[in-house]
Amino acid sequence: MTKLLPTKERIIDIAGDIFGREGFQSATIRKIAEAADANIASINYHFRDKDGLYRAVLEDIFSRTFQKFPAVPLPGNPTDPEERLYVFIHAMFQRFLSHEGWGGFSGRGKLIAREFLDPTPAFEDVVETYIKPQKNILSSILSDLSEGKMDKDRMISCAVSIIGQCVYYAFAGPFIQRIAGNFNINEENLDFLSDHVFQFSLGGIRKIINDAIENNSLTHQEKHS
Amino acid sequence: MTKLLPTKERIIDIAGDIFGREGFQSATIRKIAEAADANIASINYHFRDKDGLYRAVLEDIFSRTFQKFPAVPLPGNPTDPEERLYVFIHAMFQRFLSHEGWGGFSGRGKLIAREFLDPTPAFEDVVETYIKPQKNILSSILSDLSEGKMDKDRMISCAVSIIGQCVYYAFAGPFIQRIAGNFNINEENLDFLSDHVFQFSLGGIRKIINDAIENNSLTHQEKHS
DNA sequence: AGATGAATAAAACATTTGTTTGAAACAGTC
DNA sequence: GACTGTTTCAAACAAATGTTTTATTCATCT
Repeated sequence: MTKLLPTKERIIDIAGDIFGREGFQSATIRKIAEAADANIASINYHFRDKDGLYRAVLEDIFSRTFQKFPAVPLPGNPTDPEERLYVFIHAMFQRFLSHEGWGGFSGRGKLIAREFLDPTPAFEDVVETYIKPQKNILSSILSDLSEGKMDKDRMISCAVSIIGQCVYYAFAGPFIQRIAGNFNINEENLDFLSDHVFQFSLGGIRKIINDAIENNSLTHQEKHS
Repeated sequence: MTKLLPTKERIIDIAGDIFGREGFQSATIRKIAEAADANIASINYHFRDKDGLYRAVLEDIFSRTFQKFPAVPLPGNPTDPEERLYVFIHAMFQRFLSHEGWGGFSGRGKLIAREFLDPTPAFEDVVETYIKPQKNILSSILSDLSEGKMDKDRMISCAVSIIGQCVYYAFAGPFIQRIAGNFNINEENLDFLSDHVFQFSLGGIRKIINDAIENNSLTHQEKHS
């Protein structure tokens, strides 16, 4: 058997798959070593221990994907807030679904989904470096869109609503398919999904803004009581 | 030490907590047995094996919560589709966040989140019994709202957008707090969250319908190219 | 060619963990 | 009060899994 990559990189590569599919606990270093065609001890040699390997995998996943689909807007990107919102959503789906990104749920995506549930110490660093900048970008877009007509809580709520859609589409793919029959969520309809989430969110944001203008304190029940 | 419940129920109760917090693998039967003040062997005695215990816990969680917050609309519930949408969303948040439901992310909610990632055979039954009816209810609401002006794919997309928001709010609670500072997601602001998701989604749905009417085939890029 | 340090290999080690066993305690019945 | 079936308990068992050890191979430089 030919080994195209040096052992260390081969291990990181395979480990990403296996950690993703099976989770940290179930992914034994023996499985990883065998799949990477490497010796068990070489994992400890290169990464100190299983935790060290996982840390390396996580860092690798984020650094590569955010290099490919950067968080910082490129020069020449649109300045119109609506356009920027579309670009933001589209980039998010690219990272989640595209082959060059996390390859959807069945690939690395699952590993990241797990980090949402049980963040490891390694994920803390990732949040600071890669995810928090995203939050600032979205905040500025929403701020421009609302022109000061939304309070902070509503703005956060809208941000969560937008992110929530993307994340759910990306992570609950197999589940959605199980419930909704032939509704495919993968790289091929990345554009359709981006477009839907964009239009849906735009409608939602506008409604929240309008409601805030005409009546910014009453809840649904109060209005109908 | 006094034991308020018989051993079997005490084990199910505690096991829900521990499975939720630590996941199936990390939740050892020794931890569970100790926390439930029961012998290790009694778990195997009552539930055959660890899988059997997990199955019992899952069934218990869903049956109790859906009995408390049923999926089937009660007689006397509103017939107006917008009102029905609000009720649907509110019930979902109740199940997710309320103490009598899954108690939010830190409680049983996490266990269910895990099932989205790695469905166990036991979850298949739960999907059929408890979750699929939900899908039919939401479908009928969206169908009434759109009055035949949305195709099937758009309707599913809207459904996913709505569910996605609720699920993300419920499951990513700690994560959101980490990113967005003091934005609390728990039982106390259940009404605020329901109201936001309702308004946001209503705006989104209306926009999707309008777009579908005036131009039901072009994507965002095509429209702007 | 020889020396040096990095990388790999096979085996052994120490723990953890799900499960089983056989005896003891308990509850209800005749 | 003896009998029977159920439940609990402590201990043992067997398999798995992360880690370490020791030896060997490989590459690089002098």
